[in-house]
Amino acid sequence: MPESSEQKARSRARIVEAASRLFRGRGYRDTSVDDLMADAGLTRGGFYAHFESKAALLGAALEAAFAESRRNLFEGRLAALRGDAWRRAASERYLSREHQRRPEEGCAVPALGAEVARAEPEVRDAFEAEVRAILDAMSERLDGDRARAMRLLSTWVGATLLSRAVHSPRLADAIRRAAREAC
Amino acid sequence: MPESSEQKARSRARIVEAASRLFRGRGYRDTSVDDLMADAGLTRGGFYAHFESKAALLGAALEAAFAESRRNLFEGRLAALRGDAWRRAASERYLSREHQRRPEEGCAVPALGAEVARAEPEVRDAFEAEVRAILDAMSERLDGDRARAMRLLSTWVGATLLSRAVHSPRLADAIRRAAREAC
DNA sequence: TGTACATCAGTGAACGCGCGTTCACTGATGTAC
DNA sequence: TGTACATCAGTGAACGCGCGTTCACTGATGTAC
Repeated sequence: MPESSEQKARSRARIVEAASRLFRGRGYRDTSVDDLMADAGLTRGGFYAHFESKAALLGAALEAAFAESRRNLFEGRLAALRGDAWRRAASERYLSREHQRRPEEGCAVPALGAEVARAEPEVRDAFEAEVRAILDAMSERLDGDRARAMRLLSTWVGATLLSRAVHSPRLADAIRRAAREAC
Repeated sequence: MPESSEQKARSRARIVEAASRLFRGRGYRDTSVDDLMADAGLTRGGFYAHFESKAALLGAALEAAFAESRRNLFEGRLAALRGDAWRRAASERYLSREHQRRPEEGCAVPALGAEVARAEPEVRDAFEAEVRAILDAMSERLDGDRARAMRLLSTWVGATLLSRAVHSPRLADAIRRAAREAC
């Protein structure tokens, strides 16, 4: 493989990373191709050598975002935990003030769920595959209780969305704290 | 008050209703002033006799949407219920397939939360006031347990967002069903 | 009762702007001989 | 080792389009006398 091709692959990866961050932070619709390319250190025209359209990038950006979330929830200090110990530690991390305040580095569901729900089937398929992967990993940590995993993820997502949309930091804290007691 | 003014008030109400429906159904950003006004049976130019800007309409649209939600959760068949009986009946309604499939008539939080989180302070204040009102009413039904109300609303919101974004109706059903067991 | 004028909600053409996308081009690198 | 040509990632001007907003106008209704 010639070096030029490796360079192109690196550019592509930078575009996907930029999209993953900017879409989560500002929304898909409110992020322009210009914004993305500038963030990746490129100019707008080059975008279409990598992706067919802006919409085609959304799936790849979602995959990158979910991969980050899986690392946060199942690796590092949380890797060895199981059952309720994992649930407590993971809840603390997902429902941290840090996660509330930095959507651009956080879970794609509260940040992009509503836009994904209105997207074409291919995007929703990509999103679904990632949600299934998260639910698989969660229920594996929760003694195979898949319904519990769904309930836990739902509570995390809703609390994060609410805490971000509300204006008062006190109310946001209270919502996240209450959600941390989800069983 | 002359009749012309009453007519203007009726037009304004129609614009707010249209916005409340269309914003929830298609998103704030993906609904144009033209769309809104056409839906209200008017033409675009007239909009600015009623609202200073498109952004100024979002707060009013949110209030209308939350009023609808409060009617759905606390009036009619649910008016007399308290404690766990209310929780079960309200969960069944919020987590119905109907609510999943009709965001334009549903709760504003899963539909517009992410866009509100990025909106100006005035919009977030309006949103917060409505969330507080819902939480007040919920905890009143739940023996004053405000943390439980926050947890329950979070689970409802997250499950609805997930079920709408995912492609498979089977997975969507499973998520809503699991969330119905939230305590 | 009729006429002239004022009011005002709504119309629709027009504005400037930013968007997604296209395309002729550049310039660095790789290949042939 | 040097020269000519091919390749190809990225550039940036340009495109058509839809958006939020403005504004001169219309036409129905209300008021004065």
